[in-house]
Amino acid sequence: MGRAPCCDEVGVKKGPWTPEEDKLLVDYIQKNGHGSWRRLPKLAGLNRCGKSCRLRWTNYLRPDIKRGRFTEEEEKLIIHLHSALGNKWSSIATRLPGRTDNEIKNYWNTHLCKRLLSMGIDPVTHRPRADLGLLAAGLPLSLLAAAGLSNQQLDVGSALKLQADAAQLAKAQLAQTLVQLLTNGVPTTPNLDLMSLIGSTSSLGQQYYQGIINGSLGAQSAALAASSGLMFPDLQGCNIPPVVCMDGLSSTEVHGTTSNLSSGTLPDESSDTPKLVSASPQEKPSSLECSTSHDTSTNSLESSPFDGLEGLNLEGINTDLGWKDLLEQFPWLTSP
DNA sequence: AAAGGCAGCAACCGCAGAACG
DNA sequence: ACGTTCTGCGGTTGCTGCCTT
Repeated sequence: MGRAPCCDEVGVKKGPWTPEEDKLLVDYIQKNGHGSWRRLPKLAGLNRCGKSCRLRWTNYLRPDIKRGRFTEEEEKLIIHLHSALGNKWSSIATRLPGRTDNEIKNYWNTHLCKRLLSMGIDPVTHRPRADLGLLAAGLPLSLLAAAGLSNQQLDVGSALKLQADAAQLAKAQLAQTLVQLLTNGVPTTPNLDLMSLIGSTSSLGQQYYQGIINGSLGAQSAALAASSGLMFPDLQGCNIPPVVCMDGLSSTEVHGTTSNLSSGTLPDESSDTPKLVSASPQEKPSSLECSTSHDTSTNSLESSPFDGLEGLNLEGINTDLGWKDLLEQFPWLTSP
């Protein structure tokens, strides 16, 4: 059971690798293969532990490693995969040829995680952040102002803005949750998230919800979005990616939910990406500047809360199993 | 020009499970 | 069946270079 003692060895070099060490390692592996990592350093003439050699090879020296910046497609794929797999960096890496788990992990922690946070998305759950969406949306202004959120002092104006943002985020979360119901199938137990969410959203959000229930998604959602000033995505014709089915399996258990999607394909990059519900529409955050250019291909990350819409065609749902049917079949969805 | 702060990333650490004797 | 070794993985650290003051 015990730990490998290789890194406890005294006298082995640590720290950055020199070009000479790299050459020794590459030459040896190209001639002999790595074989036992434990024995490799001695055989290759390196004063390193085997673990260090393996890491250097797999993360840097391997000939099939793709170097350079992550492409937009890779970024989207990482976000999708992370939403389905969590911090399973090695699993994610197997779906990004030439990228290592370490590289993806670093990129996530240094870039993508911050970007999602700046967009008001929880990088763990990939949903609008609950601290804003569920707490602030339901709290009276006076409380928000008096308490300050996250140890920040808020004046009433800030609290007002925060509450407005929170309501929007909550509505976005509601829409996403509804989409997830369609994507993942209906759970056999009441969806507490959804119920609390419905309770926390404004009447407009509930109207939107009812609109979804009562009729076609596109027209009514657009009307509500227009009336609310929100950019709710037009769900019609959107494709929801098989987030939980990236491994090509159907009905894969992920995060406690089950997907019945059979498609194992990745999101169609050419399909229209739904627009994001901005956390603060009135002031375009500077943190998003990198993705607000006129290049429409760069808006994908802005759309992350609804990136999940890219892979599933909802048209059939409107005709075969509509929201009405869904809600009639599962009344707890609407009753508190 | 120098100092301090910050971001990015290579490398290390330690755990867990597989493989092996 | 059991103990030891090896490998893989995720989390974390710390070095380096760039940017700001």
